[in-house]
Amino acid sequence: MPASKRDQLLATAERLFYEQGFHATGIDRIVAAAGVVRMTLYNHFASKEALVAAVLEARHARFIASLDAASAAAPPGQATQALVEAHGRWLKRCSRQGCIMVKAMGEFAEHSAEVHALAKAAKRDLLARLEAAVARDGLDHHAGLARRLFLVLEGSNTAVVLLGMDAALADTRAVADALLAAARSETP
Amino acid sequence: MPASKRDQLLATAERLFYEQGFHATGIDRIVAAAGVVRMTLYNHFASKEALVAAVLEARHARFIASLDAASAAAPPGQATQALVEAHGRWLKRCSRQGCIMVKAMGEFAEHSAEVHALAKAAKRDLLARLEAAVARDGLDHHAGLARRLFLVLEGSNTAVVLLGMDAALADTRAVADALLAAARSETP
DNA sequence: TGGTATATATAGACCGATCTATCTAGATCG
DNA sequence: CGATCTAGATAGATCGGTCTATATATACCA
Repeated sequence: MPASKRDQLLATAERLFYEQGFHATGIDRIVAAAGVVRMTLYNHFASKEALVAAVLEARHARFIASLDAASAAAPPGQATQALVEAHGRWLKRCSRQGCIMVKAMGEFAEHSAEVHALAKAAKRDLLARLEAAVARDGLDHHAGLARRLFLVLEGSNTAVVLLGMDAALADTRAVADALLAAARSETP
Repeated sequence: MPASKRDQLLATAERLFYEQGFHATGIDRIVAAAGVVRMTLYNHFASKEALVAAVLEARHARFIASLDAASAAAPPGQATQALVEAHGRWLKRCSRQGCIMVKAMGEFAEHSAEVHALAKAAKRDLLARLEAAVARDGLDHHAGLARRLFLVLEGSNTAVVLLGMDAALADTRAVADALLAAARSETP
């Protein structure tokens, strides 16, 4: 069965927004690429801003689901590493040109409080996952470890573009491992 | 003496591009905010794209100058830390809402090869500075250290927005220190 | 000192293209 | 029947960019 028009619009808009930018991508290009007429878009989404929000929400839901699956399947004491690995797989599969939430925050900071808040909330969700994993691994005595890992994962978003996928992922893993090793050796 | 019209335009455009985004900021708003007439802009810059490029070049020159000053003034063996600190001061002074080069790469990846290459070159300049400092500090036996520090500094660009300035800078310093300590302890 | 070239800025009309968004009327299909 | 989609016209605003004509200031030279 073919995807619904709404899903076609979401997928197409996500791709175009991600590759070309939000403001630089017009409604007409989205509907043309989705093989749909303009009114169909406005039938499903109240405005371009609402479409942007829906795109970000759907993408973030997929991202969080893959993180949660990875950390749930992780052996005891390795939830944090599993998150780092899952983040790397996400970059490889869906995010080779930088983080779409970062792009959205840059373009909508003074343009749409809703979109900006949504992107920020997505980042807070990632941080919360790291905090939960660190706690589950018994490392939460080391205050700020989750925040530091978060910083590293954010760095890897950009590093992918500038160092290439493989080098960026290897460096990310190396830095994360160093932080984890230091945290583990502090309170054995 | 007042700044030249060209400098007023550069400063105003930099602020608006950074705060509002590149595509979302129209020529009319820039000239109005700069207190200048439209033709004055096109007298100094061939196009909006050329203005964007000039803004990025000027900003990057200031950034690199402050990095080079810091690393030149650093005591022997501490050039790398000096770079990390200088990067932090730059964030505090000029980059509280994310890195303008990252934003430019996001908006111009498929829109202007010139702007995209310029932003990418700026990042490579930072990486080159880190590599030089690591070598000067006698740590270049540790392959990839500069790249890992680069990844951390990229992370701090985004972390500033999401964790706040002080927490982000403290975390950045902590991660960088951990990497440097590990590198130093490997080959004493 | 007076006069003039040159460069720079102003004011504002103007262009075609594109933008988001709306409306109506007909087609398709469960 | 009712919901969804198509087709296409339309709206008004804004976009980047060009044009002409006028004004101002500085620099050079007689």
